[in-house]
Amino acid sequence: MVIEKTYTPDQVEQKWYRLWEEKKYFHSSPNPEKEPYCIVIPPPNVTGVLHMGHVLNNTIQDVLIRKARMEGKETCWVPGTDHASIATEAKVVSMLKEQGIEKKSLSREEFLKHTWAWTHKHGGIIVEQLKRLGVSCDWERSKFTLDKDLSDSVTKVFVELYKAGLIYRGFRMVNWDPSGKTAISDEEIYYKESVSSLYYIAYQVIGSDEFITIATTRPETILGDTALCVHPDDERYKNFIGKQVYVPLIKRKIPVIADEYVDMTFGTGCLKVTPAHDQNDYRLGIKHDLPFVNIFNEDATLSSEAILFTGMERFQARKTILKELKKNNQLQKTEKIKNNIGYSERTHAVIEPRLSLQWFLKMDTLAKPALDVVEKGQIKFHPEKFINLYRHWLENIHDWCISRQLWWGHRIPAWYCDCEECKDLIIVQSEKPEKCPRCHCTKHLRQDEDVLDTWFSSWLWPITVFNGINEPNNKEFLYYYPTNTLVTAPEILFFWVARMIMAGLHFKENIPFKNVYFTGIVRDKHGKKMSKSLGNSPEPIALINKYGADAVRTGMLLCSPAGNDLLYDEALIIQGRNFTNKIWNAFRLINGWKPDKEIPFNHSLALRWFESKLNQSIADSKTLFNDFKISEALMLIYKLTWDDFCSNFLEMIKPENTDSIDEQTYLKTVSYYKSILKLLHPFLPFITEELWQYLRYPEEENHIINANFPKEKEVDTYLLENTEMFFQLITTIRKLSGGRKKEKNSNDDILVISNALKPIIEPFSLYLSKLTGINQIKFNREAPTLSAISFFIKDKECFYINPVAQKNDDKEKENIAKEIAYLSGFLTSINNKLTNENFLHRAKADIIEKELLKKKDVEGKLRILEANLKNL
RNA sequence: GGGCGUUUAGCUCAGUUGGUUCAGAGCACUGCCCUUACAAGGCAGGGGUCAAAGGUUCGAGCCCUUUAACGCCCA
Repeated sequence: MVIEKTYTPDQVEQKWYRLWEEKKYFHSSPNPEKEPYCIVIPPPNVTGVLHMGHVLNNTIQDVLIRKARMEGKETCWVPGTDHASIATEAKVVSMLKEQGIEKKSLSREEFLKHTWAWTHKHGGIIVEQLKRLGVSCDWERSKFTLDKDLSDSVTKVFVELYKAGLIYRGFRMVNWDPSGKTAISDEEIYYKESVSSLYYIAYQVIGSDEFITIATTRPETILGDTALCVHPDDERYKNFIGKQVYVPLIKRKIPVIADEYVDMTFGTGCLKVTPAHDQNDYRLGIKHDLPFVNIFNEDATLSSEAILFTGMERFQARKTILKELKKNNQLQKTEKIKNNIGYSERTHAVIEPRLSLQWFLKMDTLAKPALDVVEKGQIKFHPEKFINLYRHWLENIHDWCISRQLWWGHRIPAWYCDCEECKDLIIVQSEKPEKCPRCHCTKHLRQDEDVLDTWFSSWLWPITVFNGINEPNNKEFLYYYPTNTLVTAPEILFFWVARMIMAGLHFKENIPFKNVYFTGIVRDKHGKKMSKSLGNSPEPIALINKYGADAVRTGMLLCSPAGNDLLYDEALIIQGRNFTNKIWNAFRLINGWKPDKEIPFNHSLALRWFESKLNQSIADSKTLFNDFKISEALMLIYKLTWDDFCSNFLEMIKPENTDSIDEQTYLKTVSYYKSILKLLHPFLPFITEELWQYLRYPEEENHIINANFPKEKEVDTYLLENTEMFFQLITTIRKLSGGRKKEKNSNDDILVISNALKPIIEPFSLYLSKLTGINQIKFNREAPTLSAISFFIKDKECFYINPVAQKNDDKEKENIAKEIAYLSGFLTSINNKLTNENFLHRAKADIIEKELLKKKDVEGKLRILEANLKNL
């Protein structure tokens, strides 16, 4: 069998994924014998495609799941997708438009038919893409937020909350998306700084020739003005408070009011108040009891309440109004200013604050318990710092606007009777009422047109994936809930994580998950957030094709500490690819060896050292995993593999000029390598599975995916320390010999090692010559008579004699002088401490002890160095 | 304007309850090597006044105060 010089992932990955699926290794069912370990996926948009954020997020979940599986837990990762009402509906609307079909021309049923068709066509894409990444989701459990049981749960919960008085209907200023014709949440808006014009417009004071000038960026909204407002302390306007002015063009009479809210330094210090079309003005309107004039239709064309320009589009209306104002001499001047304009994340239309009738969920009673469980540590955030953000939000929470003016989603289970006497009646229940409970008519019943915010189904996700609302005591729910870990982005801390916690506590009196791991946002290397519109996001599948899924996973994880943003660079993936190649070649080396019983065993020391190193790494990685320091855990195992196993251990035991190796060393080496493969499997599932197949014994698990994760065993720390010293010696010699190794003259090189180090270094003699090419090692108390370069291992002086390399006295003098300077400084700092009365009185005894010891060592070293310097 | 967070090597980040002159990792960089596992590699090396100032302490990257820059959230 020929094994390629470099690892080629493509066939390997497809082959193993198919096999894992066939063998149902990802499937889980409740098993009381085993401890459950469950993760629910943050459901991606059903019509979405995989981006780098998904790659990072799902890799982390897969690492946690695969590790838990190998640790023998009943592991269940529930996948699924989200119906994403606004995003999906917007996509379908624009698709229909391309076909020449207007949404308005379709009935609700017809439109939903198109949307389902679209969903079925695109719904599978992201799932298939995730599979390429190697994620081990239990695909049989896949859920969709519009599945019947999930939809029923949403309705049930809505009715329940309404009956409990937590859901109500009311007028609110909402963020209106005129293109989607729906309200959207604050979180669905993005702001862009732009240069706008600030227009100075004069309002005539009634009963005088005087004018008051205001400044606004939105002159079209003057048609909705119901007051002017100034600061009560503003001398310029004091006289006008209580008087009335005319709204330009329409000559509506409005009052001049005073409020401390006004910023005297901005514009003219006089504010026009449009309560129906601005968040701040809305508050002023409520406070001062002003009328609300709604000048916009749903699509942001001017309504009949605007009086002028009815039906005109808002930006056109702005131009027209400015022209009119100019004609009247009421437009005094125009300035450029920078301001932030909000856009809809879904349709990219400019957001219009708008007063509308919406459904709300009261938050205050839900918020308190949700805060408690996090503050008391029942739910742990990783990293912890997000608690502050979470607390701040929950303590300043607003009621949740849960209605959306869309068709795609869960329709609100509320009915109205349109007959004269029942007009104000609201009926909320799961099923359509047969007749009106008040007038008993059947004709006038009409269901609310709106659907619920998508998050109103997502917040139940950890419950509804196990059907925990409809069948509260079913076996699956009781076994898997609460789930263990949620992996998500801090961006959705509020509108998803917090609300899931509220839902869990409210409906189940139990938290939905025990840990929340926040990943960072994937940015490009200049720090810009990746997005399709910027075109700075690589195509993950192309990367997987090019470098392999293992490489992509490793590259993404290596540089993504929890909660920190990740600056993506293809170099990261290349680092991952190089690592897979390193693993591959370590295998090639070992695989080429021929175990031979005739060869005597002499690698006991190397084996014992590596075994300790391995066990220590297992223990350390466990600690890191417990703290959710996943990228650090990967780095630890990366270094164990590359530095300790490949660079040091394999070089120590590698047979020279032959393929034959003693059997005991061979068997141990293979077993260490297999432990490393197991440690690596959660991160690099494919290559480890492939190599496992070459190396596993018949009595071992068929597939590494199910193999036992290595457990920590005894660590010989003394041996680890000694070996560190030995490696330090190796490095020093390599440096001194200028990289000369195993040259023909190497037998002339002599190493003289302090007698004090004999018990430590002597056992390594074999490896010393193997790794440096030096065969002559002497142990001595005194300096050699030949000219020699001296160096220290710990604080013991050793010598290197190399007759070939020119000894450079000047350079050595320089080096010694440097060393002396450093050590003298060190000594001074120690002496400063030891002569400080306060230090002696207040420092702990063991600290003082240490200082004394340091002093002794440094003084000894200095004596030797100074003597050396003299001898040169 | 209010709140939160960040600032450590060229880049991305570790630095646990203050206690070796504590400043560390990976990548990048430099030099030398195509040595029979791997040039997607080996060996070695350089690089930081821990944002600034002050304070607490015998002792501060770590604790406190102020300042600056950047980021996020709310208004």
